[in-house]
Amino acid sequence: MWVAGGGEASRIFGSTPNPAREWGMPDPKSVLAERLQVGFDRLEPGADPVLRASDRADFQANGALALAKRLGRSPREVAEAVVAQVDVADLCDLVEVSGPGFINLTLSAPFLASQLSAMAVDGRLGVEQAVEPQRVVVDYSGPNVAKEMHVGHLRSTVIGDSICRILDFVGHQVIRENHVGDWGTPFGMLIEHLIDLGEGAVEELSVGDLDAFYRQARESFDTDQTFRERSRRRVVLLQSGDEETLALWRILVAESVRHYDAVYEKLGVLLTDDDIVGESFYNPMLAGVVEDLRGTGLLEESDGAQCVFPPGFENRNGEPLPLIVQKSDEGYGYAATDLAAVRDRVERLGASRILYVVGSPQSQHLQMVFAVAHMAGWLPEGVDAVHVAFGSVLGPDNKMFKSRSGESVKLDALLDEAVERAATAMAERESDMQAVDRAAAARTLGIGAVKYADLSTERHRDYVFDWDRMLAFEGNTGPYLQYAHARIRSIFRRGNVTAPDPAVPVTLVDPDERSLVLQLLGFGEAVAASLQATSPSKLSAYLFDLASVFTSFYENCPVLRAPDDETRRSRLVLSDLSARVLAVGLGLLGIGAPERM
RNA sequence: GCCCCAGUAGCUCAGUGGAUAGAGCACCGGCCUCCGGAGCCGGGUGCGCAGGUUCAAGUCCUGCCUGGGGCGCCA
Repeated sequence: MWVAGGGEASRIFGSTPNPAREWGMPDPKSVLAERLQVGFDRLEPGADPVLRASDRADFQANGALALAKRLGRSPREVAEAVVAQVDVADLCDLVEVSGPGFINLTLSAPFLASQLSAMAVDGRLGVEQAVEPQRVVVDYSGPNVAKEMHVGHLRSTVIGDSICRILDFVGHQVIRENHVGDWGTPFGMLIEHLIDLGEGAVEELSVGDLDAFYRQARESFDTDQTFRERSRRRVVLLQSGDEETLALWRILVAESVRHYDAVYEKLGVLLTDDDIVGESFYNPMLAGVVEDLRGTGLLEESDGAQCVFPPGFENRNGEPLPLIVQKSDEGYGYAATDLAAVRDRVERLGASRILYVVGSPQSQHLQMVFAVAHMAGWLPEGVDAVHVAFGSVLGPDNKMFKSRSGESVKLDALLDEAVERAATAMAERESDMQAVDRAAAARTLGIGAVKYADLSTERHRDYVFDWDRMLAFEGNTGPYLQYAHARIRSIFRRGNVTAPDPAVPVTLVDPDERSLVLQLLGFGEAVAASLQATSPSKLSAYLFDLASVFTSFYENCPVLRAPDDETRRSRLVLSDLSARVLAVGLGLLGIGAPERM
């Protein structure tokens, strides 16, 4: 299959007229918006056409209603005036003022066909590059050393991964940061426990039961006073950079990282060791954070702790709420680390945007960190710090998802179960696939199902984890989209045809062909909307719609047995493009699209 | 007590201030000798409550109700 960037496309297809050049980007909505803007500008410069998808036509412009009020004219009159000023004869079959003053626009088949060709020829499938690429730091996943990743890490990891992929695709420079919990008071107890276990402990750790190790350390800490005292001293040694202690600490970190890597690989996310910028990284900067805050006069002592009181935050008694940067025992809290991280990301990394893909419970903490960073001048105007918050994963009982024994569900085991269940579901139907291919497809399906269930729900909401629903082959699920993709691919395989030259003109006669084209052309807008809202669920919804629209098309418009060659080629182009959009779109969600399943 | 998030169909969820609020699942009824039936077409109920802003409110504002979460030295 031919794939290339837009530049190469115009070189290769330079001999044929390139419609994209004539009308700008493939997305018909932006072309229309540009034209309408001219008409609105005549009546009031800068007036918003308020162009929306419509159920009465392809698009409707609602801007006349708002404008009428300001101009003191009737809405219909304004709409008529706009229509009179606008030339869309080359784009639309029908432009009519309707109801109180809506402008309904129905696109012409030649325009749609032409835009579709431009999209099909474009390696980016009509998705626009960012006009001003930004350097974006994305903080996500954030597991803890010496603890296994559990279902609580799922959303951050999966949503963050998708956001990174979308940002990158649109042309931003993405810096992934995995803010792992690799520092702090628990390490005294963990290191002492490691010492107690002796040499064999490393063996035991590498077997993978990190949680048991943590639990044992915790138990000693809670029940053994000597151990507790040793742990306290060990923390001091760690903080002061004692080499022997650091060596033990590194063992814990290394084993934990091996564990993350295994989970990330299973999950199929972009994170690697290179993306780990743990809390320990900021340790050397913490004293400077406190000093500089003191220098700006923001620091206040309260109950022995060094605090900043950002305005607008109160505790339960209506008193100012502190962000504690240095505790009364002179240790640094996570607020200090978070402030150091903001500073580092702005000053060293040159971020113009920092996304925190972190659960909503930390909302207030992050707002306070942002506020203090602003006050200290570490978060200057022009740099956005955004909390990309998400809700919790709930179990079938609508409460926090826990295993039967009440523990958090281990991510590794959960992913294995997903693959097993996918394999079982696949086994229930016939397949001529080889066992190895089936196993690979089961992995893609199972993991994709888990990720899609997470990504397709609006991220602020809690969502209910339900195996049967997420693995269903019907409805808004990962497997359904993967199936839609595989079925399209099978057209080419069974028909023994290759995808036609994307420049082959399409003919739009059947309403289902038209609907499909309109849907395909909305891909760029869907990606943009997803990015705008930092919400992969928008893209998920688009892909589900696409799969549904394609299914209707496929039902009513024979492809391989089309009535004539021209129609056949045209429908092959539509099918191929649909599959490409599904594959690329799923790819942006971090989900694979198997050729067959 | 204060703050944040959520509340839309029986269930799970969409819904960028615009016309008659949509999908999927489940349920019922049709269709198709079907290029992968994991299909297509049809069938009906709903914006937590009460005010307000607006030409127009599921969407914005205020109050209340319900659920979840957070609220000084854990991260």
